[in-house]
Amino acid sequence: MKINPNDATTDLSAQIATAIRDAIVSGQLIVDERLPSESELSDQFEVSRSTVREALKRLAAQSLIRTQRGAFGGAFINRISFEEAYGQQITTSTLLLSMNAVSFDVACEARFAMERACAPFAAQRRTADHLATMRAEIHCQAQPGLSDESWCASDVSFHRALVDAAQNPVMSYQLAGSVEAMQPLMNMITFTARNRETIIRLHSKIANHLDNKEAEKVEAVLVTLSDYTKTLAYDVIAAKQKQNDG
Amino acid sequence: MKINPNDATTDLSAQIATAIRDAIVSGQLIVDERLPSESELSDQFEVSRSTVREALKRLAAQSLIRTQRGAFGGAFINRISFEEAYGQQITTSTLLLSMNAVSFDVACEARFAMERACAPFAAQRRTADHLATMRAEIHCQAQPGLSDESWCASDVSFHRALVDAAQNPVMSYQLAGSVEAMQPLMNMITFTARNRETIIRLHSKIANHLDNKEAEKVEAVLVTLSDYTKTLAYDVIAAKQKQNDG
DNA sequence: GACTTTTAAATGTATGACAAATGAAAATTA
DNA sequence: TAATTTTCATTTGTCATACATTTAAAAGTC
Repeated sequence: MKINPNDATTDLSAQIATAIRDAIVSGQLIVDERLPSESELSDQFEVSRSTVREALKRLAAQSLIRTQRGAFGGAFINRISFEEAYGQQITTSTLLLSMNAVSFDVACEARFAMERACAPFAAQRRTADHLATMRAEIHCQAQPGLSDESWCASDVSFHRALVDAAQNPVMSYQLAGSVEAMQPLMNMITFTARNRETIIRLHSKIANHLDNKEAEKVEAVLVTLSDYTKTLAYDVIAAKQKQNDG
Repeated sequence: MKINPNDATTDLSAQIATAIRDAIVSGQLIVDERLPSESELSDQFEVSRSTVREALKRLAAQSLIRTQRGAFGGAFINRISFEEAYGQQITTSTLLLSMNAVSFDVACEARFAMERACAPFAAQRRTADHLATMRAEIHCQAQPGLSDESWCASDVSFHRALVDAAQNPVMSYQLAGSVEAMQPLMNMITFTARNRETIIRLHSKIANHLDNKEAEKVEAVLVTLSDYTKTLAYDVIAAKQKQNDG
């Protein structure tokens, strides 16, 4: 692991973080291995302890290391779990959508397309637990007087259950961003009682088809749901436009 | 933005980073807005400048802020681009796969399922550029004496072109991890000349079907390719097993 | 007016000190 | 001896201060 102290264009702490990150990704440093102490690292890289610390904090922010205080403590290579990765994925996806003015259509298209890709596996592997979760959420969604926020949260839970039913952690991870990051966008849409009824009907169909292991029918409903969601968004945006003009 | 200095369980720098991150995600801090200087922040949070700096480095590691030196410099909220996010996505995905002993089948299934989800849009929106890229990669793959590494790199480029042809940046982002993180796993498989021929034939079919905007046929080939890849992996693993036993 | 120099402000780095946590080892006790 | 307590060295977390470096605005110069 080497850095270039003469490279004035990059911070030393960034260079050190990159060097260690590369060592982790390439497998030179393995899970639960202990890095040298901050003092030792500052000797090795010939920088101050502050600089080393800033580098380590960068790595900690990416869940690449964890630190422990006390004797025999130090920085350890962290086994990054799917659970941990979800959070980062959701944060990044949320910001990508909000900061890059991604249109509702584009986000919606991506979400339902990838969810549809889960359908065949979900139909094949769903357990009673998955179905129970989905039906519980449908029941929750049918409650009158449910706030828009709670409705959306339940909607997210329903779709997460669908994705999780595919029992492929890689797909669950990839989709975590798509599904959860959409929530703020979905909140834009005010769900009238009428809209909710329609969506609940579609959710019920999905649960039933999944119960019967009919993948194609699940996919078909997802397409309908996608189209309907886009229509809703279109109407809301049009109404706002009209309001602005008038 | 507040922190709890009495919470002994969490580092102050982590608390501060979280406070600022939440402000960014919730939209209280907007793109290109300048954070207070490190001195001002250390006054506000009543911590030392070092602690503030460690918090800022955490945020910088997630591309949430960028810093600029000099007068009128400082830390600015960064507009995180899809490009930037790709890199993080690939790093995280790679580590998720390697550290969690994700089986080849699971990774492969996720990759091709999501790629298949792109097919309808790719067939509809592919440009001459996309087709040209794909055909160039096919030509590259047909070169005799191509190293396994180069072959895999070309394979990744081909599939990235397919995903990009869908012209949905959200899907491209989500899939970046799946496709690129698979490369080390794919490298496990030694591609004989015979194998390459088969894959090139399938790649050519994909390009042709995409040219003709025949989405269903593209999907069918992807399924074939997925199955074939899994078979190859299975054989390689079986051969290694046999080698170990004998 | 165009160019150069100065200057103030900000981040980057270094050093030293102390606090707090922690687990091993040593000392103590039953 | 076995269990418990205390000591202690190590390591991270935090703070304070100093100086280097960068940068763009402001002042000065031709």
